[in-house]
Amino acid sequence: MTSSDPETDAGPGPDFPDAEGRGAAGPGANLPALRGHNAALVLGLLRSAGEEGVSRLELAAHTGLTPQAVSKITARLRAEGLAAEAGRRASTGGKPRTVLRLVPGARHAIGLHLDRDELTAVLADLAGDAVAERRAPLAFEAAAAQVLATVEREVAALRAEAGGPPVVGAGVACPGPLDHTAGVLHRVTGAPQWDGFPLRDALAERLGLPVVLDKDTNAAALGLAQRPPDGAGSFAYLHLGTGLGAGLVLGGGLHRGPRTGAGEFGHQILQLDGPRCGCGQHGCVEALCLAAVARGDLPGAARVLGVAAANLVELLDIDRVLLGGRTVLENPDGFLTGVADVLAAQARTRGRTGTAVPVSLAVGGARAVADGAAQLVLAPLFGPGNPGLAARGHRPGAG
Amino acid sequence: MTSSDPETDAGPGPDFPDAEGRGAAGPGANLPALRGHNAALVLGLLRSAGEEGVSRLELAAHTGLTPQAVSKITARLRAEGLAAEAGRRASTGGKPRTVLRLVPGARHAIGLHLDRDELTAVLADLAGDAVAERRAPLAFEAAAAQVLATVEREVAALRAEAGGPPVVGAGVACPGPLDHTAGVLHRVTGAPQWDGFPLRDALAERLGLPVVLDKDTNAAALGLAQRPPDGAGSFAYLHLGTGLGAGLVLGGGLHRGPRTGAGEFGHQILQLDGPRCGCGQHGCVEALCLAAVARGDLPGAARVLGVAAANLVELLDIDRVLLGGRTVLENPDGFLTGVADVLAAQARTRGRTGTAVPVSLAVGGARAVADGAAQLVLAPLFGPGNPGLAARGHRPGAG
DNA sequence: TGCGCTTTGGCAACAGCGTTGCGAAAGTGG
DNA sequence: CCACTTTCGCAACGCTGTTGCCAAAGCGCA
Repeated sequence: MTSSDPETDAGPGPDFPDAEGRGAAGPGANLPALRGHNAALVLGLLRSAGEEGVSRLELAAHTGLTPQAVSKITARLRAEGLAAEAGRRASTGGKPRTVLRLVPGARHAIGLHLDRDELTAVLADLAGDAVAERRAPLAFEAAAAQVLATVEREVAALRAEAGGPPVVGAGVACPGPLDHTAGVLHRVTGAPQWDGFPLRDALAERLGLPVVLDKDTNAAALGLAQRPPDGAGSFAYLHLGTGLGAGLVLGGGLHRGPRTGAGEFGHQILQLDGPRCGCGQHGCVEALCLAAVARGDLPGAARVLGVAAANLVELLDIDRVLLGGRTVLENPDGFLTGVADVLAAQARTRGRTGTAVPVSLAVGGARAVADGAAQLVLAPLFGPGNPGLAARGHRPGAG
Repeated sequence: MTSSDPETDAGPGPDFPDAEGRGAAGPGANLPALRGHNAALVLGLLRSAGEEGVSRLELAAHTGLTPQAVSKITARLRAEGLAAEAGRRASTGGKPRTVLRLVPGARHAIGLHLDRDELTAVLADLAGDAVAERRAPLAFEAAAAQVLATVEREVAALRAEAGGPPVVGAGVACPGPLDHTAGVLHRVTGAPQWDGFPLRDALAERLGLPVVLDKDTNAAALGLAQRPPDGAGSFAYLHLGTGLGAGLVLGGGLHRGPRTGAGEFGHQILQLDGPRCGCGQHGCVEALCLAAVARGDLPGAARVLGVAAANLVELLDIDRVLLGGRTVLENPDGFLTGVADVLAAQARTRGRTGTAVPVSLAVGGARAVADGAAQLVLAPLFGPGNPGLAARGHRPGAG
């Protein structure tokens, strides 16, 4: 569990299947854990409130805690500089409520997007807004040492540029496949030397920061989850670029799967005995969709994507579908209406006329993945229901 | 929220999108909650240990709590009759460890399976084992009052039969669609009078017990999750009877979706422009699969099911696929090998030779759904990661 | 202007949680 | 028989959110 403890678990007695299988038997909670839980909960509500702020009593009502407890918690948060009083609400007959707000600049987080040919690095504040950004060409196929050096240089430049508040960690988003639990890359197509490379720990050591590693689509989905289009508790982010992938947010949390394999959306088979796909199977969405794009049949491509999205909606009962990626952005309206049409037709066959799952374009543009990567380390600060992983490497709570 | 508190939430200030959208902002935790959390955690480990038992120090190691804390917690559990000492382990040089075991008979739970033509009711102990069972014909299409009366009568007979320990609640499994959050049925095909009926609250009042309502496939999946074939943190239960449905257990928890709509597996489209399905779409798995069965093409049916399962494995990164349902059980080997073949082929195309996701038959037989229904109320007793819903209606902790 | 009323929010005392310190109990091995 | 190891509970402790109480701050009516 801790940094220097292999946890051999070789003691006598039964072997608990849940030791690693599922949520690792959920850690037992003590008072510090309880304190952290509530503090994170309050921080999460402060973030949701944004500029508008929240009063102590509203926090109490939403957390279920006593007003007194909220007072104590917010006092600690203010002492740490994470929250501040900001004006007061109109009175409702008595003393007016004091409005509390998150102080976004109190901490920073680094988001890194390692793409095949480019590195995007952002420094984000607690609200998730980027306060600085850098881009650099990157040869992802090159030697690992060179990539690490580039990252280290850019991060140093970023921190020098914006300086100031403590940095809580760095989130790293890569093309898959990889293992977010171990922080290790797997066989990235076209870059065999990365197979098995412990990127998370290597970067944690070089940066002197806690690091979290995840797939690029997962990071993008996590970033989108922080800016709910209208309150997205469950949604799917479908990314159609040179390939097709997905990030799944279920019940407010990112679903990664035990091997970080979830969201492999491109090779869903949509046409039994369909055309052969590069992956060796037949009738994959990705192959069907990209083939349609290649021959200029955009409505056809959108329809294929829509059917796959409809399958996903049906299977997982999600609230919303978000589209992104280069190919989508070349013709956003075409894809949006095409997918929406399929989902509307699906809703009709289910007797839910007028309540089709909405489709929209993922906001954020080219920086979406890097912004989401920063959320990999920011999200855990804002409480449960907020996904993310306990960052590994160096001391947590750095700074 | 509570029975006598409308909680209008009409105060000034921002409207939190997470108030209901996602995990309801996660409740704030106080000391009783902490105590309950840890007690449930320990109970869960005791259940996992089964007959073999666990020592206090092993519990401490697995929870991360201090041995002293475990001693206090287990002392409380023993005082409540939920746990007991049962022998001791061999010494490793000092005082031998005392083995603790769950006392399964300390509490009971009722599991109800309301099928179209039959009611199955079980009384299960804490280990999930049925101590009593009753079956009765049921006209699910009949008037609600008649169905409720039948349920009440059977439950009373069941409790009279096995008597004894307090009953913690009743889990009710129905064919969908329904809303497990509100405990309300939706338009069940062939039984329009149930649409909008608050079955959970009606039963809670008549039985005088907390009641949890869920779909039959979800209950079955939950039941299977308690008896891990080898430690299933994530799996899909595919039920092929007169229709095709699924129950999804992701990361140890049942994934229901915000509208209890998850697991609608039958109408995944697998063949664009395929044969028309009764649902109005084309190329649904259910239609393809059942058509193959009807014409005696079992390998074909198994292959179709296998492809759909492979899509699911790919999308969600699950550990295991379990098959059940009348149609499968008529030819288990055929379906098992057929599905396994497709998954093996998929694993090969992904370069994971020899590590295909295993397929097996869901155990439990005709009583599986009723057993799982009991788990709807039992699972929450055993800690987080254990899904289930806070039962509504009457006092929780009844008895 | 003055007073009562309502609402907010902090100080102090409190009950209860897991933790720490220490000693009794119960074995093994020389 | 004694030294040693390991298990496990009692007692004191620090820290959590809670409760009781009171000051502060505004509204509204006389």
